[in-house]
Amino acid sequence: MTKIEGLLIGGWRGIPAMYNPENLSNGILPDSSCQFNPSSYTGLGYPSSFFPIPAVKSEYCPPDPQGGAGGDCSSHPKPWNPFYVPDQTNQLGNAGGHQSTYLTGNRKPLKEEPSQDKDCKGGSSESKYPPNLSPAPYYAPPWNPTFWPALTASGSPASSSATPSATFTGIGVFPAAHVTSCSSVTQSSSGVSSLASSGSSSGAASEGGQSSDSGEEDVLTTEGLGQFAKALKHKRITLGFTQADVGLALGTLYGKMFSQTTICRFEALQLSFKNMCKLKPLLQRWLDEADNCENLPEMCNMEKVLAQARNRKRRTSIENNVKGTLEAYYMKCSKPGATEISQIAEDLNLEKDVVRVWFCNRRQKGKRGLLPNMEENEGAMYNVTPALAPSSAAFTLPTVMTSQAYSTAPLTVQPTLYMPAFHKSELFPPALHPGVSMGNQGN
DNA sequence: ATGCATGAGGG
DNA sequence: CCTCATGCATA
Repeated sequence: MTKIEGLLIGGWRGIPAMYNPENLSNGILPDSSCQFNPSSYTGLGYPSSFFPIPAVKSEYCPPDPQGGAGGDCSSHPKPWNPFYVPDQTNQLGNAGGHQSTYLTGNRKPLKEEPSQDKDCKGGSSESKYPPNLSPAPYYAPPWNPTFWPALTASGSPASSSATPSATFTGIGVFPAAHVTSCSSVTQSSSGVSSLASSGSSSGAASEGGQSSDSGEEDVLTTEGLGQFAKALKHKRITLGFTQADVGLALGTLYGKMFSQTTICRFEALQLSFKNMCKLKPLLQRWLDEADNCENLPEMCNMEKVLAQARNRKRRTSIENNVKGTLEAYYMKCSKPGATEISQIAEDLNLEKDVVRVWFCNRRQKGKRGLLPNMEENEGAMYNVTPALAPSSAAFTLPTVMTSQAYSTAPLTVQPTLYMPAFHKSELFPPALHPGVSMGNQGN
């Protein structure tokens, strides 16, 4: 009985009125305390194992996941913040259940087409990436998180109300739309592609080419963005705002709000270059505002926006060992076809869709430079035991022990290391180590 | 800070 | 179905 309740409340489908659309404020960060305790991981063998997967053992020692990251939350500067709006959240906890995926599959038709195999199939797991990657000349390879170059907060060009559009040099975003009014910021994710114009073709992303690089951060280069990100973070923290606050403020300023997640990723440079460029002007504006009128508490106080109380599927939490297995599959083929996905799903007792999404996200993550890419040298990094490498079967996993690949598997190589090599398009070069020093706001 | 999910846009 | 931008929920 209770279960049912739980499902209704926390579930993703039956939350009629219960679901408080204001959960938006949810992003305001409940407290983001740093109680991240990795030691709670417990991977247990999953039921059936279709493949000869020696069930990754789950007893690897709790590494220090991202240690630094969570760790440095020690200092919580919040308290003194004068503008801070305590208005936060009232999230009704999600009901009980967790862990296992919900069931029901009527979310999507999920057509069962045997579709042709895409990249990997048969034995050749060629995971060549689509030629989609335009030889984008921009962004320099090494993403050096150097300390901030002072950057007198507010890179704004003198005019506090400068139109952000003036900020970039070659971006197609906000063509002439400028931003006088809030709400026309619609993202035209397409036009942005041209932002490479100022492209710093290789190494030192620098001068845009034409009007020369007057400023030192007018140009949207990785460097410039990196500095900007730091400046932003600094300012934000100084003023005592959380990432969520900033996201809300953007909503007030532009009518387009962002979540804490996005702001966080921006600061951590974990967005694609294109995306970073798109968001920069908005945040620039915020910086300016913050500089001028030091009290923009109202901005953050912004009323919740009608949340699209659409039912969201409850987040599936994949056990670590299963994750490891998926990772292993990924190593063999980053782009499994429908059939493969089905099989993997069956084997792991996961929903086909969950598996599909996992792969999508995995690919996306891989592109962010967070992981050693594997586009062509699959698995290499993961130290797959050389002894077993069937590769004959479409998906026979080696004894990869990637249980939780991102932490501290018994591997020699830490997949979390950033490779200097990030090739193609608009992705960011290896960002900072996730757990390096990204104190949320506690920093 | 990050894992899983959604949805728009493109084939 | 994929990529990509984004966000809820969670560790």
